[in-house]
Amino acid sequence: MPNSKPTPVTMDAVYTAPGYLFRRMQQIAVALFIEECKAFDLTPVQYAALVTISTHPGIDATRLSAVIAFDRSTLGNVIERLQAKEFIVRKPAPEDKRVKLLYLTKAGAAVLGDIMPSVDKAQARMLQPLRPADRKTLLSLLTQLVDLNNEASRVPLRAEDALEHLGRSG
Amino acid sequence: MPNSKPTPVTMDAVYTAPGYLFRRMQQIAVALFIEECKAFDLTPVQYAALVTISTHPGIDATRLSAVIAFDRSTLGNVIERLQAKEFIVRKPAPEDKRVKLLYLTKAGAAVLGDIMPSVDKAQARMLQPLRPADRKTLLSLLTQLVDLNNEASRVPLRAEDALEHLGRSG
DNA sequence: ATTTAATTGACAGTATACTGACAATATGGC
DNA sequence: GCCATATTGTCAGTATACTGTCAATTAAAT
Repeated sequence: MPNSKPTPVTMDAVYTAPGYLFRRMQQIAVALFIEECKAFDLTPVQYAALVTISTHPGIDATRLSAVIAFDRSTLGNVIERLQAKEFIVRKPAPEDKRVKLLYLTKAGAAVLGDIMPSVDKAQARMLQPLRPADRKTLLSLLTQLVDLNNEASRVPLRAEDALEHLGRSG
Repeated sequence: MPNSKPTPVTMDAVYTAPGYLFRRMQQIAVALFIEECKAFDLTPVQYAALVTISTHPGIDATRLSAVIAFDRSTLGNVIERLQAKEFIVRKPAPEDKRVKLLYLTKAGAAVLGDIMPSVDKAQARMLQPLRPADRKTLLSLLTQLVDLNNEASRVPLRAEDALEHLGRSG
């Protein structure tokens, strides 16, 4: 029986869509980060870049982009700002004239050490409203989902291991 | 015993942070939306605005911003683009010279009807990798978390009900 | 009624994101 | 060694986001 009434559009078409909910949570996450870390002149993206340069001294922009799964074009501007704040320096690679290698400055290492507790506080705050067991569940499912959808994003995450053996010859 | 070795910074400071995971999922969600809906000239934000104008004909920009929890400044540009594509029209409010009321055009209503299946497909795809029970759990926790953190975002969601009795006198 | 408050849409400035292109450089096949 | 190809950083163009400000207008206080 083709009882095909046209489905009326309701706000559920927005409110129950996972994409909408992920957008909202991302905005909430940024707001909490900025609030907790306002004493330090760092955005969430700049923080992630700084951590990665700290753990991978001498990384180049393209590899950095792969390790945190951020767009290469965007990262150019992020790097510029970190450099302007004198948290990092760029040195030309001796063996490849195209590449510029990234290193933390003393100020960059210092701000990274100082900001950590505030970052942790912000990350804790955004899950705080849930019961501890639910926090664990959500974090686990979210981690799985990001991993399983890795190839769906324009810039899939390529862990450090996957990059190492690429080296100069990948 | 103050065995205070300085904690070494690892990439876990990024990879396990919920804020980082929400950012990744948001980017994946947008990528899937754009891929599924590339036949229609609409972004996720424009889609949400269009749905809301459809269910609230004659809404103004400020209320629209509250109903979908998007920034009012940003929404100005979104509305301009929807208007340029002739999916909506703006009419001055008779009783308040500041306000411009928003309405769908025929083309806007048509594109909204046509795009729905593709939007649904994109929303389904981003949870697809999880088992059905886990999808339900994640969606439930995510919905709760967004709701419980509502006030933490700069533009908290104010549902239609909360706006109605504001009317001209809130 | 007049001063004061708040609201609305707009704008400028900064920071992500993504697309597509580009010159300089490096690598591979031959 | 030469040529096709790939990589790197950069840039222009578009689209969210947020901060702060502003003029026009409306509402509230008294």
